[in-house]
Amino acid sequence: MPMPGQIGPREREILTAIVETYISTGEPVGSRTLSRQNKDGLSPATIRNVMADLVDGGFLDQPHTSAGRVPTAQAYRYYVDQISGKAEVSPADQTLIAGTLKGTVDVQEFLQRTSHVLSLVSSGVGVAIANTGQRNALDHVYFSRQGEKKVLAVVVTSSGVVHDRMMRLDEDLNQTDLDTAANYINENFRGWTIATVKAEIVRRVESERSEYGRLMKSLEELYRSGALGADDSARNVFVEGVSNLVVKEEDREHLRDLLRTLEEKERVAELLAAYLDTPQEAVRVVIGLEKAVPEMRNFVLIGAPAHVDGEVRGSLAVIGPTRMDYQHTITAVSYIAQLFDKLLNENA
Amino acid sequence: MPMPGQIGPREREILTAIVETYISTGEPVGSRTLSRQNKDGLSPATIRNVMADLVDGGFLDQPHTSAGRVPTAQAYRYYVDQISGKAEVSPADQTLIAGTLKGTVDVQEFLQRTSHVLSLVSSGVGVAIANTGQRNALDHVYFSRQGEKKVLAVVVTSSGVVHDRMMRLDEDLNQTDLDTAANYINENFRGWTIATVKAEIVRRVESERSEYGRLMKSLEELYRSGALGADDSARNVFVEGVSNLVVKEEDREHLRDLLRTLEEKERVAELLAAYLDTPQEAVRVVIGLEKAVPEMRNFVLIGAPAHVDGEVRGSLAVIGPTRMDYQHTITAVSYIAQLFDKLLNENA
DNA sequence: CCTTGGCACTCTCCAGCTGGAAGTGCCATC
DNA sequence: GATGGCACTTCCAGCTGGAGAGTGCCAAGG
Repeated sequence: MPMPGQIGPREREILTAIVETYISTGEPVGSRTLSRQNKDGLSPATIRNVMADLVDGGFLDQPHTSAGRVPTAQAYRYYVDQISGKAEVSPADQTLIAGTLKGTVDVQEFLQRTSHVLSLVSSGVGVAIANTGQRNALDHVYFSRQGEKKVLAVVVTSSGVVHDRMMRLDEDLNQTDLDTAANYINENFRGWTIATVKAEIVRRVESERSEYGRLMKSLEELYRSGALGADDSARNVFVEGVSNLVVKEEDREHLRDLLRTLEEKERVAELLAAYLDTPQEAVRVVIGLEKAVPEMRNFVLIGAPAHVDGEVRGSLAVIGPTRMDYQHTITAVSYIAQLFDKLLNENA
Repeated sequence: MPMPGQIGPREREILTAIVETYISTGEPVGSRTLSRQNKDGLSPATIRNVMADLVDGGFLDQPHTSAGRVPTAQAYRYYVDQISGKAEVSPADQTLIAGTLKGTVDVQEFLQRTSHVLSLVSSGVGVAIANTGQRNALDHVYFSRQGEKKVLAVVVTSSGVVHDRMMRLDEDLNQTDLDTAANYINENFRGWTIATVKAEIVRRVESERSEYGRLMKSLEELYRSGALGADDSARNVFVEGVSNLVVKEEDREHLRDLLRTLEEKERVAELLAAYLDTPQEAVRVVIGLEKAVPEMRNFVLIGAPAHVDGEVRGSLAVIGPTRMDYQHTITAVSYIAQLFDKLLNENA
């Protein structure tokens, strides 16, 4: 309904006031309350008129005829767009964040601390993930024989992520074989993405079987046992602060589903991928989260991807209730995302 | 109060019935209910007499004068002692557990899957930890130069646990220096505990400074940057199934504290250490958990340590409400503990 | 035309009351 | 020692009425 004056300064001011009041109190906002806190002493009646318009425009809801108004998803969307880019990260947050992340070079540790600090500053759930496997470039590998048919594979990627994996082989290989294989891979494939390396190994094993018998046999064996980039996704997803979800209201059933979902690292990774796998640098605020995860109705995702050479290599986000301090959280996420980007590019 | 007949067969039967009924319903148990389900058709009045005795003995509580009876911690203790060792792990559980853990050789992966499967079979929180650092024996280390003043250290212990750690040095070392240092450590200290290795390095650096200048300098540098056994404890604590704690009853405040505690991996590790650092093999059932962690009143720990050569190297446990299926959980924990022991000793 | 005060109306929330259900303790009896 | 009976206690669900908050609409004023 395109009503005239809907986005006028008066409406914006009132809508903003309603959203902010609702965020801080959690109670439906009435015209009287609003009139009292509003500097330009408008009377409750006037405000009621505006509020009626906003209801028509889809910005407000009424739980029942005689309760105050509650912001809709559309209102939050509008609110967030209004305030975005308005503030700097507070000195207190800056100190906290810098202090927590200082000295971390290891990406996994950075992710863990990031998820922690995100949950602290936002009072929501902090999530940090690194994209693994497919698009990561290989730096080098080690193989180390740990016993009969048992091999430890350590894969280091160019972004500094270390994957280690203990494997059991179908056939035994001695340390010399392993070193030869590792050298071969390191010399031939450094800088390739893991996925390409895997494909190329398969190709070469096929085509050169007769020539390099022993080496190729080792490679095949190692490949088959999953030495390269097995599914480590769960290890690179860090979720902290779920206890922040326990607030009053919200029924138990719902809360349990939510916690269960957050325990499934793969689903969290998917969620972030769905919204943050973009070439843009900006912080994204996703408000209708129930489209992706039904149990997350009334939740919001505030996140940002981190890039290396324009490719998404990781992402971090806060998942919290719609009633959250957007300003504060957005600036914090943005700040940490910059640090993350810097760390990745430094290591690259 | 040493009343005669308190532990007679009649009392035991009734107490057991009360505990089991309470576990399954969660409601205070009344004499009438009990009389109806009890095969030896005792009348409610008789049962009331026995119940009065059990209250005197400290086994039962009454929320208020006219509610049924509720088991005390002492009753659970008695109940658990009665049933312990009575059952085998069910075929269904055995299949589930074996299926989940099959093929894991890597200890971290084993721990993660263990905590997961524990939470599944018990409907509680599954916890699995490996003791790291101090008492772990060194198998070997790698150092790998990742850039200026940046080194990746990989420490493999005799139990198969891999610690990797990216570090920033104060002074740059080239790869040759690093290899020399790694070789030195591997040749001299294989089989020593990490703590001893660290102490010995400090000692040798002090006493032999003049002789091996370059090598010792590298070692000192690596030692100072924390290349060996930095505090990785959080990475070796796996907690899953917290969503199972969200059941009705229990106020939010309490629930939040509980979740928060379980998110602090160090505290979880301490809790397990406090109760499971024993040379015994048996499964332990700890009922008064609020002594160690106040917010865990009404919770129970069912856990077992895993040993290598009589030393505790890890532990696993279920943390759940007092109202849980003890029989089931105890047998499952015991079964998995055996697998864990086997894995550790195989790797040793 | 926008703003404002007034007023009747709606809906929720809470306190207080009530009847019924569940359970107990005790006593007399078998 | 076990049982049936009975009076007593306590909790709980459901109902009720009044207070409070907020609305919609209308008529009057700038």
